[in-house]
Amino acid sequence: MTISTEELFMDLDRSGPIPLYYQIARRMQEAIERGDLAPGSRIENELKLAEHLAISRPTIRRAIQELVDQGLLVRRRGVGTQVVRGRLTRSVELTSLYDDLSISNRSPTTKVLLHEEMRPSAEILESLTLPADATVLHIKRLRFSDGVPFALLENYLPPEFLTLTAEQFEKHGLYQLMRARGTTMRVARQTIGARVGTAEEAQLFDQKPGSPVLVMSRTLFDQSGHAVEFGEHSYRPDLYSFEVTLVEK
Amino acid sequence: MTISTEELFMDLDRSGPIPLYYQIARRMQEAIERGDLAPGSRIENELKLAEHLAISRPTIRRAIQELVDQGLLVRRRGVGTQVVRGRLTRSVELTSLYDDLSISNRSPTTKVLLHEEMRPSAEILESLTLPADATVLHIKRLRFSDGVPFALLENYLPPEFLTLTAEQFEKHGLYQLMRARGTTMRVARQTIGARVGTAEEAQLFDQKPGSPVLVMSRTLFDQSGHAVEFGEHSYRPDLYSFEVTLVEK
DNA sequence: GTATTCCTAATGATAGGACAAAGGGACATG
DNA sequence: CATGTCCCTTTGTCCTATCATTAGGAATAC
Repeated sequence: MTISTEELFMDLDRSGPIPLYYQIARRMQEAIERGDLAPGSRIENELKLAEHLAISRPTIRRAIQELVDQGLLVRRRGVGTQVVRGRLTRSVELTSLYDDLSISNRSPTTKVLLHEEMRPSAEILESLTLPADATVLHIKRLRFSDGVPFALLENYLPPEFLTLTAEQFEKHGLYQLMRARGTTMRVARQTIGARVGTAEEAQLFDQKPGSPVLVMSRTLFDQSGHAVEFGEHSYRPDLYSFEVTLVEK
Repeated sequence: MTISTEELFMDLDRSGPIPLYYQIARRMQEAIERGDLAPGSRIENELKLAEHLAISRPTIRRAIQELVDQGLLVRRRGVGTQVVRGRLTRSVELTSLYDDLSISNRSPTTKVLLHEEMRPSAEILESLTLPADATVLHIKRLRFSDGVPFALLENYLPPEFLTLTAEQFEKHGLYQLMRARGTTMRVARQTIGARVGTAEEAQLFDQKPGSPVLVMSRTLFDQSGHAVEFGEHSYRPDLYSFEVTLVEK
């Protein structure tokens, strides 16, 4: 029943900057994804795990909690902790589309269709919590995967990003540029829906007029709670979809 | 700068079954939603909060973490914890559509279009991790909000739910029925996309043929990691959308 | 035999302490 | 005046410890 975990968790780096609970969580995650921890199998109980790894129970609990939050493990009081049975899917995280594609070796490219300063609408002002006389950067980009256009990205950025150039947006993802300027993203609120594509979208996506598009609008907040992006994106639905993992608390 | 928190957190129930951290988290959430904790304001530091509430730091930390996970607060080491600036939106949680609508007083009704035992396709068998000779319950429901049809719900349930009747599905949501039978939902994996609606969908949703639909497919797992539902849902996109809150770890 | 009660094993909640790391401002120094 | 250094504040990590609650099986009573 209980699988051997001894070898898997040796060589924890206790001096480096990476937290112990994080090191353990990553190793368990890899073990599950490799199949070393079979779906449905129970993992050792928390006290024994703590003893074997020579760490405290709160630390191993925190590591386990990470994987529970990812939907890889399920805990039951009085019983134990089990690996969820079922295929693995990577869930939506706070990474950009560009990062996602780069990771899966899809060679994303970007064409900037519009790059202007503007006085935004009241709705966008409110989303970004800016004063009424503020100027924002308005950009519109077409994103390609292996040369095929599949996403139209329209974004509004607060004044501190006015200096970003069209050339930079051709070469880098928005989040890369934000990170490079010291902005740390923390929270994003997204709404996902669908509608009939506009004439522009149909033409750009090489689809018939009246074809559906998947749409997502997002407000992104940085580490101090300020809104740093408002975006309205549309996707060719046969080439893109969202994955979400939900965990009951 | 720092707001008064004293009055807000009196009368904690230390003997009842509701955890302290949860009571505190709820009160802070209500305070934020009421506006008593203004967007952008810093809350008291953890040590002082713990002292004022006469609880330990781990407990107040856990309460704060709840709200960070909900995207209501942001923490920064060396600085403090702040309320996120920006409108509030309720995020997707592991509740059913029926529950969502009930809560918002929308009087959902359901019409069962199909209710049959069947031998599922290989894809569904794999999603539910069932043996090849298993029989499942296949249901197809049309969901109305205030009399307007807006969602077509097709579900496949493992053998233990074969006894659920069409009448039950007319009166109750799927998750209500599952809960009543002792099943506790824990993890759901969803894919959200869009496509052209089928002829059936166009007719049921009272839309023109070729209109777009928002689609969601979901596999749901219970507390022991078993798959207990596979569903493919489609929604009238002008009447329904998904909200997601993402938090950087 | 069946139902109830009890026990055990496991996770859940809470406490309290110690030290580390990072942000930001004050201060000193070039 | 600009730049670097130190220090204080605050959250991050990790520890030990204790009791509560639950699930499930074992033992018991009827």
